[in-house]
Amino acid sequence: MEGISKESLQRLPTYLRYLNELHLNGIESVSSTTIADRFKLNPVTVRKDLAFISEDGGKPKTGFSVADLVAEISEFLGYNNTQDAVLVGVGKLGSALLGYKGFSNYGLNIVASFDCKTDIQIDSTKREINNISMLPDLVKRLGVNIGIITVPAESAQAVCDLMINSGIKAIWNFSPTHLITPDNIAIKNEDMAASLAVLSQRLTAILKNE
Amino acid sequence: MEGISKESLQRLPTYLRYLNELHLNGIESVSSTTIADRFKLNPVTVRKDLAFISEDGGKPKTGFSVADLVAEISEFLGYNNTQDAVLVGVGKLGSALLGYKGFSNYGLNIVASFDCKTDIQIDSTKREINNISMLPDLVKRLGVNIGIITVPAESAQAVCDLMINSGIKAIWNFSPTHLITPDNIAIKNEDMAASLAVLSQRLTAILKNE
DNA sequence: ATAATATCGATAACAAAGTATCGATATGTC
DNA sequence: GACATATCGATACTTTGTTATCGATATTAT
Repeated sequence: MEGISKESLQRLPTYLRYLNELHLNGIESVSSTTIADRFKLNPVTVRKDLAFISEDGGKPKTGFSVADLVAEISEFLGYNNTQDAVLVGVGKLGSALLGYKGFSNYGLNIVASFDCKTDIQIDSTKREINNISMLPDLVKRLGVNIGIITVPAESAQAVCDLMINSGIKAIWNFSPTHLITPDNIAIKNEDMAASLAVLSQRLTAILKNE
Repeated sequence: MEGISKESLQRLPTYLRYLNELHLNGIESVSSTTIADRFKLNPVTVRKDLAFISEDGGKPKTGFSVADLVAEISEFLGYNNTQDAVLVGVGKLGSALLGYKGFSNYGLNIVASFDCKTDIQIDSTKREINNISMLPDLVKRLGVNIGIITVPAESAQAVCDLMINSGIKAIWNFSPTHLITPDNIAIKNEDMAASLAVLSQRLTAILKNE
């Protein structure tokens, strides 16, 4: 069987949130049509997505078992075995990510944070901030695979290189740069400018039509 | 001519950043191959992207004029005529976005911020935070088109509805929910869970190969 | 001048993702 | 029990995006 498509993969967490809601409300089954309506998708798209991760599939007339889907998507996305991560750059955005409780639901656990200035105070969570020089040792010692970069653009590539040299295998980059990485490293550039470009183009189209 | 593809559109800001660098370094022309190498793309992809926005196109042997491309991409992305936006939810993430200087480069100007608790203090920037009840009037008065949502998931849909009723036409949603919006509203859900799903799937693939 | 080469744009082939169609099958109604 | 219906999965088709190919053209070197 082929791997799941990138697009499908990105829809799964969305489905899961919705299915969890249904589950909480005691709803036991759901059809692809219902899910599709919720997210303005084509029912066939939803069925194909679910076909990848669902063991038993859906039943005619009734649809899919909500409980089964919740279990299967969670498992598929790896939400059951948590991955450790380190974060570098405890500015505003970094603090925001550190303070975000939701990551635990997504199987992500930020075990340590780093900065070059170590005198920063995180008000609420009061986690310790380590000096960046401590990163390689800690990453090696704990076998951390994921690095989150929330430093300014100027220092992002240097941090990235340091992470890779320390054994990090996946990098989630929130700085406004496209990092250069070897092929055996997973990288996700979270590009605000790209998102904004899509949004404002749609806005322009809408304004033109009115 | 057809509109630009979503994928191309998202690559343009990346190109622009790179081209600005080249420009600063006094480099006057660049080939599609060079750009492609920088971002691990196919040169043909780059040429097609640039064909959409470039008036004169590139010259054989030398490539494209850096200065021309910078001007044309900036113009195409609307970076020259700034759009006003309002932000609702001045928690950590909201403050981070409010404090981010880079948006001005992307033609985005956050003119006001709102929260239900109005006693929050933003340390550095010291902008005023308005009560959410002031939003409709301000949006109508200034004719603001863009709304940024950085509230918790529970209140996101309510904020969204309020924005739309006030005349907002484009919504940039950072809360972990997929908002329901009518078709004449531009919406961009910034879904961390989806990004993370892509990253960790690639990580898994890499770990498997080693 | 001539030749070699890097690059372009255009066209065509290919790949990936989304959508439509259709027969099969549970469920509920008459 | 027969019939209508919502839904499924499979297959085929369409659209969108990427990659390969190729002739044309500036630039540089001989």
